[in-house]
Amino acid sequence: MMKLGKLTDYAVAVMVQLSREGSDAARSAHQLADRTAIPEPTVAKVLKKLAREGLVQSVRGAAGGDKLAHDPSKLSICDVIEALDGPIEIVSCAGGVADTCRAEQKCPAKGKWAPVNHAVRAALQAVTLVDMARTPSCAHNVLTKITSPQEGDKYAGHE
Amino acid sequence: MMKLGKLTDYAVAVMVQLSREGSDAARSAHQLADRTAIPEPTVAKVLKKLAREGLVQSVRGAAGGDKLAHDPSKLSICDVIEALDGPIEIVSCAGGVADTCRAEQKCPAKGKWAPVNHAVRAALQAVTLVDMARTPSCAHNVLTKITSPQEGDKYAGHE
DNA sequence: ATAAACAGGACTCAATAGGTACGACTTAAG
DNA sequence: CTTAAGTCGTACCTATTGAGTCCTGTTTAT
Repeated sequence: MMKLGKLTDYAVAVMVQLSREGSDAARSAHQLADRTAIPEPTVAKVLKKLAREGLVQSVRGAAGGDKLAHDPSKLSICDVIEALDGPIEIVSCAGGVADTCRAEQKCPAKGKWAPVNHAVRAALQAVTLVDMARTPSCAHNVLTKITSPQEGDKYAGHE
Repeated sequence: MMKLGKLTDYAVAVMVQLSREGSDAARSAHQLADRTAIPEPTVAKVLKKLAREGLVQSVRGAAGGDKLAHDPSKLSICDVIEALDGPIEIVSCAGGVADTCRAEQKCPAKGKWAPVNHAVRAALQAVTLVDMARTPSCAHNVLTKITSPQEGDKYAGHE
């Protein structure tokens, strides 16, 4: 179903929220949950994973919380996604290393997925957190940014 | 985790195999299972779905089977993927219509996913079945085709 | 008439994601 | 120095989804 998990979606939302609030002070999970309308325990869980991957910096103790560890303009949503879901692999065989696929020997698509996988990653890496943090009306900016001209006519007829 | 199901992977493999064998005669599920090393019942299941979606044409009765319904050069892997998994939506909110997301009102990423989703689809639609059917050594052709130049420097530093 | 092959459905099993609760630690305030 | 508030970290449980199999019915060539 080509879908990333809800937790990953939440993670992006939290990161975007942190980008908006500024990274000077640490924000508590409670506060972020209130701002994003995501269940608080879930926010906490997401923050833990983000902290372990080094995307946010956690401050313990009273008045603690989490803040961005890096410049949001240098963080792509791909980074966030991979922090939670692991490396992006649209099929198991895309990595090319460990083909657990039982059909590996005769697979007609053998070795063909890697470039496709690469292209998907590229699309995700072209979007930064600040892109996502912009006001909704500016969404078309992102569209023109990540859509290559040569493919314009290709998907036009399909939807 | 951003991965498409095994059945979808199998479907692409079967379609690629059909592309190679030529669409003149119908191939049985048994035959295709043998050629691709995919379990026969699974191949049959995949073919049913593909037939219902109009991607393959089934011929009933003895000496029957399935054959491609369209020109493989006009079929993208996106078509195959969407036939099995439904429309590509990397997040539930991407469609924009029915936001079942409980955080919809305050979601910081509200409305930002659609263009990303679009870009991913574009990447998948740029690859046809004949691209996948080529010999492995020609894989780089696909790479240069679906990777837009302007993003080259962006993901270079990330991996 | 018989055998081969698809159509359609229901069913079981397994894996994974989602969500929750509890314990340990750190810091600020009194 | 003591107390208390608030957080991180770990572990566990539940629900959902997908993978895979099987069965019965229908169609068609031999």
